[in-house]
Amino acid sequence: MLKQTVVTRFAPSPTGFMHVGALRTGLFAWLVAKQAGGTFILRIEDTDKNREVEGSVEHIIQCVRMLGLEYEYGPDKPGATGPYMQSQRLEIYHEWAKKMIADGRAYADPYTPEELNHFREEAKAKKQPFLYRNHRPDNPPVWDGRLPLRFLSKPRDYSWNDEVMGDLKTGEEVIDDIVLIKSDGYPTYNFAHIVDDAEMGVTHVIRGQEFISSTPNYLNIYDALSLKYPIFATMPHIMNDQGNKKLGKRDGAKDVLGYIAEGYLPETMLSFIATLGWNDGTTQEIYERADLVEKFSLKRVQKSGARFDQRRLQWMNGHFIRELEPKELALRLERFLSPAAKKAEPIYRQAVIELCQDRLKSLSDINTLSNFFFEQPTPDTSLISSHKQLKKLSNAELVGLLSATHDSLSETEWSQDAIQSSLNGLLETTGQKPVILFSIIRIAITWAPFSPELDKTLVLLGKDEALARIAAAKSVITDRQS
RNA sequence: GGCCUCAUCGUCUAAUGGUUAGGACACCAGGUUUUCAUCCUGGCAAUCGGAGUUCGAUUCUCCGUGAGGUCACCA
Repeated sequence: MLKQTVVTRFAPSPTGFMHVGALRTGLFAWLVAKQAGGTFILRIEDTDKNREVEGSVEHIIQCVRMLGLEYEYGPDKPGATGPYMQSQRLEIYHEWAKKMIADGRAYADPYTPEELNHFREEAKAKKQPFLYRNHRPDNPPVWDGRLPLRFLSKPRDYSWNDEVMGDLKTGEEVIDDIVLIKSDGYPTYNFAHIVDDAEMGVTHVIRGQEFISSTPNYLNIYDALSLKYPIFATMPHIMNDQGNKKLGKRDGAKDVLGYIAEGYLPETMLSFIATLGWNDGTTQEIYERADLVEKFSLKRVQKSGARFDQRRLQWMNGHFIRELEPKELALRLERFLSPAAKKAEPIYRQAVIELCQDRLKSLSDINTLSNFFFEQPTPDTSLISSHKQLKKLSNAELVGLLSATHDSLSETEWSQDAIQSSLNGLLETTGQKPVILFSIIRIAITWAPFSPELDKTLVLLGKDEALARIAAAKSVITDRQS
């Protein structure tokens, strides 16, 4: 007996939005394939023309590549079991459908949508679930491709194993005559994915929780086609912040590209998404891709849904940013820099970037953190009036502190050590607490809510510029209304 | 309403038929003689409820409760 190769697939539909939960399913499918040395397929499930959004396929591919989930076969990577766009496989589905008709396991649905709706309303009124098979037509017409084609189910109970959920079972009451081919000629997901998985040799079907209740119907179809069941793995949903429903666009959820555009690193997204509902049983919190391939296991995927926690994402992003080599950081930051920063001397710019590295939670933070290095800051005296220590001081006192600072720094050699001791000397001559003296200097220099260390900032900014800013700040404060 | 699934700190989670129920994020306090951040130390904080099995249950069973999913010519 040959050892069966693992084949997994990620099968999103091109509806324009790559949800993190969907992508996580893709990631896990990729991991299962990679750790077994198997094959990973990207298959586009575009059987619903109405919901299709232009450009989605490219978007999906970008998202998948962004996380480094390379696939062996996909819409742009032809293979023997392709094509990998369902809309290009219509003849295949029709062949299978004809075989099912010949076997007496599929029939044309003669009802109008109105009639169907009526049945559905009836069931609802009786507070019963709707089952089409209660209305099976006695003599269905010959299927000419213009009517929906339905599966002739053989209701029975099922129990099956799910790699994540464990043993599952249902009674025969959930089995129904589901639609195989729609009246527009396209197959339903329900039919297409079974055909494709069989043709493509998919061994592990990894998908979201919403499919768990239709799985017995799929099992009934596998049986009708005498197909071997694949291994099932059902992923719990990722919930919104309140934890009360599936995460969606309305909760401010962005697709992965959106997060990356905001300055989250791909490696952050990978590690974050992977640990949303999975861990390896150790106290490890951060995973690189290679770690995941080595340590991932479907068996350790959580059964319950996890909430998407932005704060944890931020923390993790800060962690990955701090791990970046300075040169690499500069490269990643390029897209986010202001025009002024881009025009600056490369060596100066690099020094500023390195000074800011520890403080970045997101790449896009670079501007608020460093703009004052590249252009004149706009004075914002609310930084003083909202400062819990500084707001107690009068304008005269603040100006006095800045004057003393100006005097002392003008006579200081411009090195970090000299500036440091000059500043320390000021503590004694002014008799002020460090938090007051250094906060007002910092604000005068940067006019920013936060900024890198004061001594290093001064060194980098240069003596003339630093003194000029202190002088300018004095007149701003003099004019300020308390 | 039927059916299915799930349930440990606020959040993500670990653990076992016997532990002071562990870690991380967040939060709070202190330190690194300046902000913010990093880093370090400490703190707060959880087994949904009720029965049963057991010497012992967070863990096993049952019943509740709560939450999610599903009952489409959507996936």
